[in-house]
Amino acid sequence: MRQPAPKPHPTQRLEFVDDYLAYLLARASHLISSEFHHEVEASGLTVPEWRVLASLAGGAQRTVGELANIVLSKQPTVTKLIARMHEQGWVERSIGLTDRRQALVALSPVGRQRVQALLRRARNHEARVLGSFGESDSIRLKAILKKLISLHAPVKIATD
Amino acid sequence: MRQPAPKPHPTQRLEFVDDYLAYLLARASHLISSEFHHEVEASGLTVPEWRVLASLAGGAQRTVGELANIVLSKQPTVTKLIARMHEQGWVERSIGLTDRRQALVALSPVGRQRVQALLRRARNHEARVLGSFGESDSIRLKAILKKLISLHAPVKIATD
DNA sequence: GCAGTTTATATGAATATTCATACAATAACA
DNA sequence: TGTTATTGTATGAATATTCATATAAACTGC
Repeated sequence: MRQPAPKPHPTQRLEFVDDYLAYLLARASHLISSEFHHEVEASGLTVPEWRVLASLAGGAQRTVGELANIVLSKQPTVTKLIARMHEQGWVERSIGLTDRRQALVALSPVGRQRVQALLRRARNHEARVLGSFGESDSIRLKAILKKLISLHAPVKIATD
Repeated sequence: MRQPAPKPHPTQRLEFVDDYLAYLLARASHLISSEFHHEVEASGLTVPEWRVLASLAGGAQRTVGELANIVLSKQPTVTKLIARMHEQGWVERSIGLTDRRQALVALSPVGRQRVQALLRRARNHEARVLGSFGESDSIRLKAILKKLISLHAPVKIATD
């Protein structure tokens, strides 16, 4: 150790990442999510668990593959996650009616109850975030994100 | 297995997550990033490695803690990541001048060279994404994200 | 119906991340 | 100064994620 030292780093330099869309999205996502994740953990759930419960809260059954896509993880990760959640009694599993390979997942009554309070908290948190943000920017942001998502949604190829 | 089946799930239901800001951000971030991550992996880097290199590409030295904040991971993760990258010869380490606990990290010549091509590819990818998106929405999106980030940037408390 | 192919999930081994904590250096202040 | 508290990084154990692959069910074209 002990280099000539590339440069006595300026406190504020304009870095590539500071204007790079992928990074701005990642950072914004991380900031907003991790604020709420304190509440998730306080309620005794992990973040992936919360995501699964939230995505099932509408009452739908979903396959493991669909859930993997929704919670932005790989299928083996979700298989194991669901196994843990099933042990906890938060979700119920059944076999696909038309395709018996599919593992259908749905909320259990316990899971439904568990997610209710968090959904309210999530809505409150979102309201706080957007509130300090102005209505027009709020609406714009969501609209633009939805547009971005639909433009880049994998048609059916999706590796992930 | 074999439940009464909560409901024959509708193909398209309006789920909570479909309009939830934190999720829209996470999904957009994931979509855009993972498109580019194919190029990152093709160049023999992992995603966290790419993030570190990109954040050092401006020439600055950064402490492990700063890097952890930038690449959105925990400090022990980054300590180990930097150790691997140092073994590869992509980064150089030195000891903080004013605070000898700090581990300062900077690009090595090899690392600098390695990141150049990817930076170009990243800019191209971003241009493609934003190109198909319209100029005004592009500008708006970045501006709004920056505003969101600065509004929620941890003052100094940051757990993560 | 039956080989060959594709698709959905599960599983074990390899890898990465994280938590808890240790250690070292600095800061605060009596 | 000499404590005591705080901060930055490292490290080992526990945990989670991922890759590669196995298995089983469903399709495809004869």
